[in-house]
Amino acid sequence: MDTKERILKTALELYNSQGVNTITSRHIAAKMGISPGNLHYHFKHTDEIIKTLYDRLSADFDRIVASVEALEEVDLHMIRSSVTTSLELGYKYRFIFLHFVEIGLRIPAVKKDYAALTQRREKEFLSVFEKLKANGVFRADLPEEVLKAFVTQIFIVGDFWLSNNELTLKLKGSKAIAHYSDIFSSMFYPYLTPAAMQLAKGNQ
Amino acid sequence: MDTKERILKTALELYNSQGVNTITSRHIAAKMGISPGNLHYHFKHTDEIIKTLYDRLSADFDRIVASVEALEEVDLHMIRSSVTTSLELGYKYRFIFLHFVEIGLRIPAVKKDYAALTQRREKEFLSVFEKLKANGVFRADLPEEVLKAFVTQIFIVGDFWLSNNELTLKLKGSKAIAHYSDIFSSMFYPYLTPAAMQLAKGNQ
DNA sequence: TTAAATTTAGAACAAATGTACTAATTATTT
DNA sequence: AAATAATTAGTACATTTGTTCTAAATTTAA
Repeated sequence: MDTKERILKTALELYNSQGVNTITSRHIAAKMGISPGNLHYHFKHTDEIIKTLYDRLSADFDRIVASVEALEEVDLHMIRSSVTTSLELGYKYRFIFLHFVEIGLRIPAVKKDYAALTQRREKEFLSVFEKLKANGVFRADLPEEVLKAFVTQIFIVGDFWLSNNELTLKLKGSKAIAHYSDIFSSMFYPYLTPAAMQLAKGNQ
Repeated sequence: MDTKERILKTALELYNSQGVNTITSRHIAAKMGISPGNLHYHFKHTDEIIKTLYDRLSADFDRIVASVEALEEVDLHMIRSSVTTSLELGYKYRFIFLHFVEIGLRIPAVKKDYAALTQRREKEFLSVFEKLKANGVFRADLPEEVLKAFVTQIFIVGDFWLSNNELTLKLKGSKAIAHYSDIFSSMFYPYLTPAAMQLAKGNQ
């Protein structure tokens, strides 16, 4: 593995475990056993490290969403499994979510990118919900406004479940993912038709 | 107003507008036109300023929750109005929510306090939900687990709607509060009985 | 094998930060 | 009015941080 890749790996580890504000370029270099000069040869500015990691997270998420969108039929199983995959990815890059606002302030490109992404995602989610309605999975008696609000809820919980965990339960790894997967699944429950509710109960 | 109070007021302003990481004790002193030495006479450590502001927020929230708990009958109106009051309070101290994880890391007392508070609040919310069930406002066919998950959702959205706003819409003041009040109200919608849903539609 | 390019170490710099210290000023008490 | 206490300004210090610079070492190309 080349130095650049090792820097990214070490930075991710340190940011995840100690936070983005306490870790400096010197810490990363020290942990790797290289000089600060060397680190700054590969990344002129420390923020470039963070930006690169954010871009990778973003690209990985795109792949997950694309795989759901490609499906003809969307059912609860698919949703549950892609929720878990998303949470796993989030956990891998958890420092970004734990310090989202700070990073957004520090690196405007991240904020811009995320704001644009949100708008795209909202449409994608609403169209998935329409499919679920058509398949008799989602209730048909909910106003458009309520579904839109549900999308925002999903975004907020999706972006900040890690912060909530950090401030309360402090679950680690797969335990955190399992717990918040359950919460995500429960979020959908009241939106289901009675038939879909029965199905969901069985699979829990 | 004495100097200590002016420090808190100025700090709140600066933290809210520029973030907790960019603002230092020197900035606060400069904005007030006092010396750094004077500021540190009143607050030996900068973190004491943040802790004091957090304590005030926490106390104000306690009063809101207590006023809801004191009610014999809880209905949707009351919920909506205390949601709005809560959001207004959150907006006033928004820097805390925008930097919750950082502040929790920097000031362990805040984290401890918040973790304990969450546990108390969970019980309080669940008992309010029971009242709503008894009054025919909430559906009775939802599993206990789903209601517990709903409480967590409310906490996450309640703590991070400001972060979501910062990263996406960037609404200011009453516009932000109005928008996220609607989202909060919509969150409750799928949990309502058909009768309560009718009522809610009318009042929107 | 020699020349050129890349990578690395280590020192150095300027700016910023939290906070301590000293002395002066102002307010309060006796 | 004198003495004491509280408040304030201003300076100073040690530490940290991002980054730059220089020179050495290593790798690659000719």
